[in-house]
Amino acid sequence: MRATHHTERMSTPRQRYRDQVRSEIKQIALVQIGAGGAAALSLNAVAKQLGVTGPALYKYFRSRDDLLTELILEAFDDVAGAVRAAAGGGPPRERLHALARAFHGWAVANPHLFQLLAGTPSPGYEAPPESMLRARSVLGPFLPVFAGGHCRPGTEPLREQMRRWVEETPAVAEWVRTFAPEGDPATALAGTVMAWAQLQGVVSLDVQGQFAGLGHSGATLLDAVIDALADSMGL
Amino acid sequence: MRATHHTERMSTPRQRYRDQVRSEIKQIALVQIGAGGAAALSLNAVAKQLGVTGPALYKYFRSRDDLLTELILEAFDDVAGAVRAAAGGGPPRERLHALARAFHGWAVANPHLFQLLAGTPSPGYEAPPESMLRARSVLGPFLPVFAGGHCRPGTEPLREQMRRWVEETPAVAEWVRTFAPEGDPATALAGTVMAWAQLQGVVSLDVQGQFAGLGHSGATLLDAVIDALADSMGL
DNA sequence: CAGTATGGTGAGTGGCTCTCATCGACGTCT
DNA sequence: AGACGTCGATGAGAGCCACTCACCATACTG
Repeated sequence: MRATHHTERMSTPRQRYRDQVRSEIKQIALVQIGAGGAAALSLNAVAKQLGVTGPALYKYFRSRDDLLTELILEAFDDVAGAVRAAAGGGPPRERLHALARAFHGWAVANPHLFQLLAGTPSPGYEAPPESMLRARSVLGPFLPVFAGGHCRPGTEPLREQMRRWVEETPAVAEWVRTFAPEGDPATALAGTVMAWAQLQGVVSLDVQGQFAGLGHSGATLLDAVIDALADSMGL
Repeated sequence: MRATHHTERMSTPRQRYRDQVRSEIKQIALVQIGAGGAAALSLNAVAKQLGVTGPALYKYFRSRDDLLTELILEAFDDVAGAVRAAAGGGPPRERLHALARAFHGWAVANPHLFQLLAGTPSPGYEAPPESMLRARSVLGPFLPVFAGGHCRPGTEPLREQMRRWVEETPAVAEWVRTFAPEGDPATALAGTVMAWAQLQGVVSLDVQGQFAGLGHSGATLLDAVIDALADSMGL
């Protein structure tokens, strides 16, 4: 039963204290993740740093995975904001580069957060369905950039697949309509998904320091790859 | 049940027994990783399944990370073999597609192994320098495909960066010369690195089931992306 | 056949997530 | 103002984990 169901006040002192502690926990957890990755997040360590014992945290988060999930959703919002802030006017090619650089920049600034979004953090971890929605809001600004493009022959099968996807999934149609009301939805989706894969690839390699010797510049590779995509989509 | 009657080689029975047990451990570990990812690998569980107690494994592997490292190196060899087997003749575009599909196919067949190579398995894990050599042998077959291509203007900065890399790092020059003795090394490297990023991106998304709704066909996306790259490199 | 290197064990350390009963303190309601 | 009840915090503990160490028995080796 709900405790105080006749007083649905937004912020009782208890509630505000609770929110405060929850946010402090998340903040400390973010520092830990930033230092050693998601696997290094220890509730005991967070509790110690917060000045309480371990079990106390379970009053605020049902489990370690719960905390992780909340951080992941916040990270999605964070990167979505960074990408949205880079969405502007101008020629499509420049807009695409700006979006891509925004994503890449966010990822190299928060490498462990990126890995949180990209990789499977825990063995039995299951991403909540919400995360897919958040991912869509990250990719949304890419849609209008490609809405005016066209697919080369080699991209036609992908476009066809996107066409079927948007037909069979109303939520996807809605999503595309929100960000790119004009142009061909299938083309916009094809370009966006390709861009998504490119970003994922370049940023993964960059963040994991895989080309530590290549003159350490993932930005150059990103520009090259995105430029090739822009060519391919006729932007 | 072991037949140690006859010693044919210079390996003593002890040594052969040791190798046998080591290989059994690795095999069980691979099954566990295949079931739950690298984080789910438990030496205790491996020991139990092998019929011994936990500490016994430390006679064969110095630590969990040591075992993991050895599995990673073997996985590199595995995927390198798969890619090498797909290297054939014909037009460069078809050869590129064949290589890319081989890599993608290996990854979707061994998703957890791919994540072992791509992601950072443990918090404090440091990849041994050998892994970079193995990665090069995976990417080697891509080099000759791009050796005959040329870079578009948008790829020139990347090519310039590759040129400097190959100049400053003799091992890289040697690597390129081995796989692509003809053509411009910088161009070959630029194309290969771009292909590497593309593969990493598409396969990451595919393996993690990120587009479970897109008609679940990472192959279509892969083809589209690789085709765009082939266009961009003039194959 | 004696010596010894090697593999295996049990006990133990310190860490982790997470549960549970209990205690105390604080906000809430009468 | 006082009593109530909820919530936060605790210590103890279960059940994992990786890893160390002293010790023992076996089986290869000279």
